[in-house]
Amino acid sequence: METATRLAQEGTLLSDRDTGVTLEVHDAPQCSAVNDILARVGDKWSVRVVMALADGSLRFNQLRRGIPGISQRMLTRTLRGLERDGLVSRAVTPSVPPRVDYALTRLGTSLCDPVARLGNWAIANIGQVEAARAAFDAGQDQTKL
Amino acid sequence: METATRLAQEGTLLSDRDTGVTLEVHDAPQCSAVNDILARVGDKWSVRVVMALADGSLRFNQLRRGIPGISQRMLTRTLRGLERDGLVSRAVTPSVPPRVDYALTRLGTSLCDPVARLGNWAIANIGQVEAARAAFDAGQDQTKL
DNA sequence: CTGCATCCTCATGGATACTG
DNA sequence: CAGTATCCATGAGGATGCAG
Repeated sequence: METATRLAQEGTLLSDRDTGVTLEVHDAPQCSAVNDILARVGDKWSVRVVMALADGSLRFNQLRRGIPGISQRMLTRTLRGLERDGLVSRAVTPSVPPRVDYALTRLGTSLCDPVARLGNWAIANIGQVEAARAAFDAGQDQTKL
Repeated sequence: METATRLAQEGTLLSDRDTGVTLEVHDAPQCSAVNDILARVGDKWSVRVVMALADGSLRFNQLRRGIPGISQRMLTRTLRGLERDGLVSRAVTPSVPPRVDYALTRLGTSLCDPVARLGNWAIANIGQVEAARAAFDAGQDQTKL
């Protein structure tokens, strides 16, 4: 009933009553696109792999050694995913032993920029985030004291 | 431990025979920072919540209606996480019924920029990604007919 | 060297019911 | 209205073994 009168300041936002219809500021297709990319980039290893390949193509085990902690399975799966999305190319040299080179595609390279910006933000603000976490956790504990 | 791993890995690379590829290793603290932020931003709902709050503060159920598909549980959990990380502030008005307003903090607002850039990349390139996926999947299905 | 298959564990997240 | 608690399905991800 009282609803969001203060939200009217945004203008483009709702002026709802109890209709339940609220902000549609974000287009649905855009949201799913962002979510889609985020699902790829947000998993545990994709960004590491992309960043490792930013300096040039690498072979499977070079990549593996270059990304401490990744398992063989996960490296394979991550590379497949990136390849499927057109971000990484895979070049097989049918020799013995076989040689497979991975490299960023043009699309993959173009992804590096926004990801790097996010990375820079992370590096610049991780301190504040960790401080906030510590403060929050301390505040939670105080309820018990 | 990671340092030892890095040194061992670099040594291995140097003794690698025909690669001459210099693997530029990224600093461990930076990597974990990026990974850390990515874990927060990369989950299913955090970005949506942040983007919904980018236009101004919202109450719980406004947020809920503004983010189609999110469950009450997930909205609560996501907001707690964002609050803990200092990205979102929570203001309780002890009335009947209770009123809780969520808003981006300064830190949260600053995150909007890099995230928006990533979002723009997603919107601009989702077509290429989906095309690559279709092509990849088509190639996988081809069992020599 | 590259990479698939299998097994197993655990975190994520959805549905539902209940509380203040 | 805002939030918690519980149950449950799914899948991410690690360890290991095998194959081309």
